[in-house]
Parts: sequence; C-alpha cells; structure tokens
Amino acid sequence: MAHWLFKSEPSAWSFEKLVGCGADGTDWSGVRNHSAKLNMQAMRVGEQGFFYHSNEGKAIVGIVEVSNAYRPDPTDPAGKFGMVDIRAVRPLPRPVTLDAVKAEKRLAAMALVTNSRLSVQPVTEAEWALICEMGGLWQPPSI
DNA sequence: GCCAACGTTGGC
DNA sequence: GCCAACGTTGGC
Repeated sequence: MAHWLFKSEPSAWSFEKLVGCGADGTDWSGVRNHSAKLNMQAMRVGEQGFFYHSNEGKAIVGIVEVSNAYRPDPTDPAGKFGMVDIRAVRPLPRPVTLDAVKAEKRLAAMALVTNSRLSVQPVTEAEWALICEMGGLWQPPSI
C-alpha cells in the first residue's frame, strides 16, 4: 500500500472541513498538474496519506484515506485532468510542522522539501512511519 | 507583500 | 519544437 500527501491552503479547504464531510469524504477536484495527476492515478481505494496545510500553519495535520478511485474531474472543461475522493481518518495528535520536517535529516528527500509546489505527492514507507511517530501516532514494533 | 521556482501558454 | 513571457504557488 502506497502512501501520499495532499496539500491545501486551510483558507481554501482545511482538514477540519474534510472531517466535516464524514465517511464519504469529498472529491479532490481542481488539481491541474500532471505530476499530481499521475500520483492520483496510481492511488488505490483504501490507501492512506497525510494532509498538509500550506501557507497557514505549514504543518502535516492529519491522516486521510482514498475513498474513491481516479476518474474524470468534472470541473476540467478540457477533460484532461481527473480526481480521487478522500476522507479524513484522524488528526495527528501533534501536527508535524514544515520546520520539523526540514530539521529531520531522514526527511531531506521528501517531496514536501524538494518539490514544495507539488500539491499531491508520494510518501515513502520510511517517511510515513517516521512522520506518524513524530506526529504522536502509535507505531507497531518492527520485527 | 515579496519573490523564487515552477508550469503553462503562445509566438515564431 | 523551442523558448520567452506570463501566471500561480507557497515559503519567507
């Protein structure tokens, strides 16, 4: 199961607002970037990702889950771009700030650091586990 | 609010 | 198909 990161300005769409959408979540329409599109096409229902607040807060604030597979985005008149649905899973007990990500050497290769403008990003398993831990989520002991 | 980085557009 | 101009994003 791959992991992802979704980015949004909280003034446009916040994690709290996504929580308010309940179990069905909402469609993540409006993405107009080809790298982000490829990432969404690779997503499978049930895969989880982080939710990052850009500009205000600048922190990973919660866990989300893909609740509907990639399909055309009705808000794109050209029909070139698509979307998935995501729903909120849980907030991070302790949001992981961009400063904290940048201060952690093991996260230096994260897309959030190296390609900060990409709105839908892949997250490696190592990055996922480390940020969950930094965010205060319990982690199963490794074998 | 500034500006660097990046993606997109459009003229040639 | 190149590349300059432009618009947008997002950190600072």
